[in-house]
Amino acid sequence: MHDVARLAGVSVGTVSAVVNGHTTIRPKLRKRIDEALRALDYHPNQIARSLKLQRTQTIGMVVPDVANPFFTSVAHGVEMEGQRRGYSVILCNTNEDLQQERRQLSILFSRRVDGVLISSSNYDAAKDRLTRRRFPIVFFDRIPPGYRGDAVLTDNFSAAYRAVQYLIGLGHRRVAIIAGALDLSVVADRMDGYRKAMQDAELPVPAPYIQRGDFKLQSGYLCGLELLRLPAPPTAIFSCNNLMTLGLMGAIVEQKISCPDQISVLGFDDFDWAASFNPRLTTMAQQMCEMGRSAMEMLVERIESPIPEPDSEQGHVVVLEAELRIRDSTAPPPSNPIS
Amino acid sequence: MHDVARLAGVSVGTVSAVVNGHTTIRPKLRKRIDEALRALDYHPNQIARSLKLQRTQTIGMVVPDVANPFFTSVAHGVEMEGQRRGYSVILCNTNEDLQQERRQLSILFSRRVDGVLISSSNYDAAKDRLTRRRFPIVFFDRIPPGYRGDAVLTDNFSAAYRAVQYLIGLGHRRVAIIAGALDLSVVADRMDGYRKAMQDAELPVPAPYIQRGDFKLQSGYLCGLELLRLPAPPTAIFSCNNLMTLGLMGAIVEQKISCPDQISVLGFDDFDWAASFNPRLTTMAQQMCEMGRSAMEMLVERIESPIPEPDSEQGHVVVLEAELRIRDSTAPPPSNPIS
DNA sequence: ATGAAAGCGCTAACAA
DNA sequence: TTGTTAGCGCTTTCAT
Repeated sequence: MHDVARLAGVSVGTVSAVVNGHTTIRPKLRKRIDEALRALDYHPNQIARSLKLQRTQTIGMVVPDVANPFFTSVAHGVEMEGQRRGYSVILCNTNEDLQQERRQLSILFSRRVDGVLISSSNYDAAKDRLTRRRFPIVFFDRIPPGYRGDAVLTDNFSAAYRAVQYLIGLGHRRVAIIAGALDLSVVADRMDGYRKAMQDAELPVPAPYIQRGDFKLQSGYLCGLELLRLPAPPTAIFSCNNLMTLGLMGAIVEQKISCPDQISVLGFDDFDWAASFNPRLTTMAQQMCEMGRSAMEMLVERIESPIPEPDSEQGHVVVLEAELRIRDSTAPPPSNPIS
Repeated sequence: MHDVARLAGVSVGTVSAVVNGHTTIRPKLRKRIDEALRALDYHPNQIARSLKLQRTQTIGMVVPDVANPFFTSVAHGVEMEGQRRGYSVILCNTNEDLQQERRQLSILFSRRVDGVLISSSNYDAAKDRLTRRRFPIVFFDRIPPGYRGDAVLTDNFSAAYRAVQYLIGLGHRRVAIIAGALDLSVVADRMDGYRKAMQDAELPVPAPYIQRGDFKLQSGYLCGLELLRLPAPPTAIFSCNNLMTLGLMGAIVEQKISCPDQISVLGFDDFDWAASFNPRLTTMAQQMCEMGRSAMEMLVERIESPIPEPDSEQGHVVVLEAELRIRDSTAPPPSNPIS
């Protein structure tokens, strides 16, 4: 910038004004400076700018698993909205590990990101460092118990309820669930939805029908095997996340059980290629991209809003509805169920 | 830092020394400062540090499609290695758009990232801004024609050759390919491998057996339909990327054609859930995570290496081998092919 | 309308 | 061994 100023024969202050589009510059000068900018291939140093302005135009996004299509879809939404509003995003993976999460947040904080988007069941790690300072943060998907701030999430209870209700409507009476760790809000809510739907239909829920996975593919496979080998196996399975659904399908193929003829499968989370599966997967689809977009929007609002929100005790919460996508993996129960 | 210094009754220089682990500090002082650090919950301001040091400990990663499992797996590798070495990564999506790519690079440059990892078929956008200044950059996966710098890529020719050879070995004589835009190095190489394998087996390659997709799911579906409707349809299809393979499988299911009984499918790129498919997918698996790790390693080397590489004209190139994972979507051709 | 200069938080060279 | 200080490149207030 110094060089540019010299080349154009003006002061750095003036160059800065031009770069930032201040209108108080004489057109003649402005043109001369523009040329110098061009000539020297000048790129503003955002680091210096950030230091002065105390804003980095960067936000951190912390997710438990970057390779999970759900989170990458959300990230996609975040990225797009961020770009629209002039924010870059630093992606951090915690691998479902609390230590990692703490470290990542600390790093982000040191980098002075303007805000954080996070999916985490643990409030403390974040509360610690971030909320205490009224730091802009919005939780998405997984909301820690007791958290009262900004968040965007799916109505998991309703989604699960409707999913199971659909299964029951098809005629199923033996419906099992593959859930996850109960301390995750998403899991607890989906479980509640499942229980309520079963209860409303006056259907029993034998203990073994409730399987606990860990949201990874392998656990879906294992839980699936468990379920299929039961003396009285379910005729329909509701799987609480995308990866576990995939694992479950693997188990079903391996056991040479026919879906949906012998067993129905309804998965949580849709993905582009759910319709490429054989059978095409019936899913309860979350609005992944929209979740990211909306979370980013909310975060930027928080960052840029001059008024720190009067009703500060209660944050904004956006609740997204999931949508049932009926395809071919669900059907009425077989007249003669397996075993 | 100023406050910390005052609290501990020392100068900022000393605090800086402690924070950076310089060993020339008296233990007593060090302890007092450590306590002050703790008491004030001090987090070093990396922005200021970056400005002073002219290093941000941040790299940019530019990919055509963040939602593609291939790139997210690579990103995962990048993230892990980056963390190990103290680098954060800013993820940028270009959506296969050259304009976008240019913009993203410009932003990254303004943010003074220490280096860039990029998958792009277009050298110019990158060359422009980055290579000209001997800026640390390593290409991965897609390498622009004529590029001579650092890169990590799969041996696509060999991979495709072996894939098609396997199909031929199974007895197939009518093998089709679903490729992509030819200006992509990966596509050209895989195509060459296919042709060579066919040629070596003295098998004909009718023009309609070469389908051109765009690496998106939908195009795999469309190309698949095209192929299946041919008067003399292939008995095996080699699909050049993961998403197109998925689309192809969708077409096959929809047409109620049985795979592998009536048609064999071999896809490029593996993913965790390829084994959950019905049938379990045979794939030519690239080392995605390793590609990311290796690219990051190479980039950090470039960034931190004090000597700017004597043989500067020719960059390092890491070539990864793909591995054939035989599952159930491939089988000998049917005795009575469709139509 | 433009220039001069202070200072954002940090590091490192130099002084003590 | 520790303190002092000059910038890193930018923005912005205050003079002019």
